[in-house]
Amino acid sequence: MTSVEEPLHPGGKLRDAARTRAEILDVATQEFARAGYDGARVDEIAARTRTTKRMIYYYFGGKQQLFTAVLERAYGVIREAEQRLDVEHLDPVAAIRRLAELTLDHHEQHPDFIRLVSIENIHGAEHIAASEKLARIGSPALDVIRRILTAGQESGLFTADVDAVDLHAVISSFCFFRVANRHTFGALFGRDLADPGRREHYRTMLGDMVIAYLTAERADD
Amino acid sequence: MTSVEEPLHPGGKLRDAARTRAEILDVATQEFARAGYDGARVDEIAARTRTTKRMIYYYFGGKQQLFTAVLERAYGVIREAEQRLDVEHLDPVAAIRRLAELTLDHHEQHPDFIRLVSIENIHGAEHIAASEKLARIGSPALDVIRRILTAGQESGLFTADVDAVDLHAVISSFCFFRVANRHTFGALFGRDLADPGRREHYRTMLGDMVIAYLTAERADD
DNA sequence: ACGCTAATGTACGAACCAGTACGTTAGCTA
DNA sequence: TAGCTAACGTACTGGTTCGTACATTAGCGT
Repeated sequence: MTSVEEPLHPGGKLRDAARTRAEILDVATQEFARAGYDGARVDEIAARTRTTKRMIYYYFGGKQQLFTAVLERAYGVIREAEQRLDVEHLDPVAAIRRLAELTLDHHEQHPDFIRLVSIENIHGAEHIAASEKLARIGSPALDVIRRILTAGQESGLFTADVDAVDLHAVISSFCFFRVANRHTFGALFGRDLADPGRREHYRTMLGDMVIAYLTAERADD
Repeated sequence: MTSVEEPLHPGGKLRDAARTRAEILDVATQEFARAGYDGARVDEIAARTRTTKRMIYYYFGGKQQLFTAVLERAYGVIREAEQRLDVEHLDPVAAIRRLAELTLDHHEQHPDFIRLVSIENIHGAEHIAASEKLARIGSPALDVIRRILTAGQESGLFTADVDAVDLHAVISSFCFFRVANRHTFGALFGRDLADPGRREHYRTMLGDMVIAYLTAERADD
């Protein structure tokens, strides 16, 4: 992410802590996403940087902390995007549909983030647990969902008494699966879920489903 | 899976190719699921077996082929379970709901399989691609969905014109996410999606959602 | 302009780990 | 029961990989 090829020495500076640090994070993100935590090579990260391995240890301390830093930044990017969500001016139905669509688009555009989350889960979320930063940050998207849901339920538009966290899980799960399991699903069922040509199809499908669920007539009560 | 502690020498035999092979697969499944492909240690697998590392290479050829064999068996178990699906005697609505519930239960009961699939996706499904066995096997669940869907659509019960593969993806995605992302989701949102105590809740929720989608009144056409 | 420190580079070590060379034996078969 | 082969064990190696000791310099502050 944000891996813009900067001029070699912005401002004529040969040494720039911030730039070096950021460059390491960029390359490390790609390498960890490419090969997993244990598959990633610190030497490889260093080689693809304009600095050396020494600097990775200088700035981050070790491979574990580097991965934690990568996760922190990746989650930061997502949270930032979520804060730019602007759907609450819409009616609840349109707002939820829009949110689902934006989530789908966002996941498709950030496959590295999806991979990092998969990897972190393989390791029991131990890096998240080790990070004060990540333990603290909430989820703006969750707040948005909470407000839309309340509005929809109070107005009687939404009949389902879902909870915001669960709805978030439902929307995320499909968007996540589509990108995370793209390869096995494609190999086994011959359909590339994450093909951009199918994006519109799945945007509609996910929106339809979530709305159908939220607005369905209740069988009882 | 099926890691029953057999007597040391069934039938008094000291050497038993089938048993040794199966034991290696059992332990390898756990080890790969525990640590990922690169994190898994061949020595560790050997140590937790009643045989030695030499045998792993004797029977499987190498780490890559061992992982492929582990995947093949894991998918085999799933397919076998899918073949035991018996829901087509139900009406389409009940059949789909049942299928969703069984998928949810099954995923919860096989976290190792979920982890293996996550790991295989990190590696671009290269082991599936390398396996003739896996390239050949279809999905009984998909056939079941196809038939139920056709019945439901022809009878007019199902209004959505979903395709079986997409519906399978939708159902799988939630069941998969619930187990695969249990740790990060739990750490970030404080809710353990895969807690058995919440199983009933999510069974109902998933069923409600899929049925709501399939039976919703169409806005147009 | 001078010195001090943050920033950087080089070269190396020690542990680890996949894979193998070589030797041995159980147990089926004739 | 003899012998043959599939099954098994030990001990080792060569390369890899995380991490660091040591040496160096850019560039800011005064």
